[in-house]
Formats: sequence, C-alpha cells, structure tokens
Amino acid sequence: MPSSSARGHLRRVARFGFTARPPYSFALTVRKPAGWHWLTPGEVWDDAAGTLFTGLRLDDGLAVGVKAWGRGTVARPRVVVEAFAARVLTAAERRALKRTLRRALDVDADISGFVRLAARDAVLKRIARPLHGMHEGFGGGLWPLLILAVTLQMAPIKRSMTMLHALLDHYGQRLRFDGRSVRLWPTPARIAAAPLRELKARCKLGYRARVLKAIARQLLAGFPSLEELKRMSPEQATEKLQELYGVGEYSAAMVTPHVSFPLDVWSVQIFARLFGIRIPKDRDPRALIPRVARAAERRWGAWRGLALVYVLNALDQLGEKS
DNA sequence: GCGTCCAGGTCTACC
DNA sequence: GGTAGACCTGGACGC
Repeated sequence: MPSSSARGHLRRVARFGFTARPPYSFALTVRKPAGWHWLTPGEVWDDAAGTLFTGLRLDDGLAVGVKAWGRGTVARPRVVVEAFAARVLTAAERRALKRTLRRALDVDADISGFVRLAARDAVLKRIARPLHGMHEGFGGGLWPLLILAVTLQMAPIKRSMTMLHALLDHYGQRLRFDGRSVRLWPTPARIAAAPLRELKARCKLGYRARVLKAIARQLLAGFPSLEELKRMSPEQATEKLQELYGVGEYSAAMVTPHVSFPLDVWSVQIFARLFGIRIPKDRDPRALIPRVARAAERRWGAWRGLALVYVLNALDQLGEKS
C-alpha cells in the first residue's frame, strides 16, 4: 500500500505547544472578523473544532502544512500546532518552523498596555470588548506581505482579492494533509521566471505584474529578512523597503515589522472621521494622510499599529462601511 | 448593451 | 522639491 506522501498527501512530522501571554485569543488572532487570512488566502477554518488548516514555506523552500487550534482561555491561553511535510524535518528546520510560528502567532507579545489604553480611549472602548485578546499576528513572511501590498494598490478590494487568488491558483502550490487542501504563496523564483504577459493575463495584474517581477528579482538578489529589518531602526527598515521597486510609503508601512500606521485613501477617511478631522470635499483625501498619522501617534503612541487592526476589524460597530 | 469613470499607490518626467 | 500624468483592469454607473 502506498504511503500517504506517495499519494501527494503530507504526513505529520511535528507537534508544538505554545503558551501565550494573556490576554490572547487564538481564534480572533488567526481569523480576524474582517476576513483577512493569517498565513495564506483561502486557508480552511473548521468552526466546530476551532481549528485552522493553513501552510507556509520555510526559508529552505520546504512546504509545510499547518494545523493549529487554541486551548485554555483568553486569560490562560495555549496554542497547539501540528506540522505536515513530505519528509522528516531536520533539527534546523524544526527550530526555524517553531520560531516562525511563534512570531506569526504573536504569542510572546504583551498587549496589557493596549488593553489599559483601550479602556480609556473613546474610540477603542467602543470596540475592544468583543475583540478582547486579538493580537496582530499577521504571518506569511516578507514576500507574501509584499504581494499583498502591491495587489492592494490602486484597486478596489474585490479586484485585489481576484488578483491574489489568481496568483495562488496559477503560481502557488497546493498542499493536501489531514483531509484538507490549502494553497501556498508562489515563490519569488516562480514569479521572477513567469513570462510577463502570461502573469499579467492570468492574474489580471495590469502594471503590477511588472512590479511583482521586479520585487521578486530584488529579493532573489539578496534582501534582508523580516527579522533583519526588525533589528534595524524603523527609519532604516522603511528606507530599505522603499528600495524595492513599486514599494512606496504605504506599502513599506504595511510590510515593516516595526510599529506603523499604513493609511491609504480609504482608511484615512475612516480615521479622519473617528478623530473629528474635517475632510474637505474638493481635496484629495490623501492630502490628509500626514495629519491623520500624526493624530494617531499622539493618541495611541506605540499602540497605534494594533489600534489600527482593531478599528479595521470593527467597522460595523463604529458605523463605518467595510 | 455600451461608454465612461476611477479605485484601499507609485514612478517618472518635467518644471 | 513639488507636482501632473501614466499605469492595468473590471465593476459601477448613467444613458
């Protein structure tokens, strides 16, 4: 009888348990109310079991299926992760996987300062309770974040999702494990090698096809990892990211591992209304970005990045349209 | 059905 | 250094 991996299915190769710093909600962290994915678009959430099936790629290129679920409570939280792969992990891969999951789950972050801020802030206290324990925890790595930032540029969200899913369907990799199927992001090498016209036509990317290929080539030529960007000063990391073709202020703010407050033409209007800043009808809302960003920094300081995530995941409660 | 407009930015040429 | 204009595509809208 053929082994499960011989049929294209991955087998279980590791199991990790993480103790998270409370307050921590696994479900809210990996499955945000606004519908954003944790590691890869189209990951599978089993609502009855509270279990997420998703996947990632290690730095050496090994594809890993990830099954994760929460244990305990928001006040005494734990996360269990099972990893699936086509072969046994080396000790180095095992360590790298654990480190990546730990960072992506955000289990070590202490958000008690944010909880105290949210209790006294007029905007946050309207939304914080149902989101109690939600961490940023947006994973996937530098390249997936760059793909996301580029596909969000100059496009309504529906079109951005069309582009993302087409990229995963045509250039990504499908993983089958534990009876589920998920898609992994395409590699930079795959996008760099794809013919421009084909990439453009298949994924409806328009000018972004050229941008993604340029970024993929820059990454392949050598670029700091998220960990290395984190070790730089926030200014240095932003400057480095903006060396990538097609990455401007907004995209760099989306991708940087430092505290940031990425504002675009849509979100700047939401935060302007929340801060009581008048939006002139005859001016491009983008002109308000520096002013709204300063207001967020004054109001929320180092917690402004998490505050942004909370607000964008609670637009209904705030009377804003998503 | 058809034409027009413009979006959840960024780069480049031009002044 | 500041600022139009171009960039892809497809959904929304007016007719």
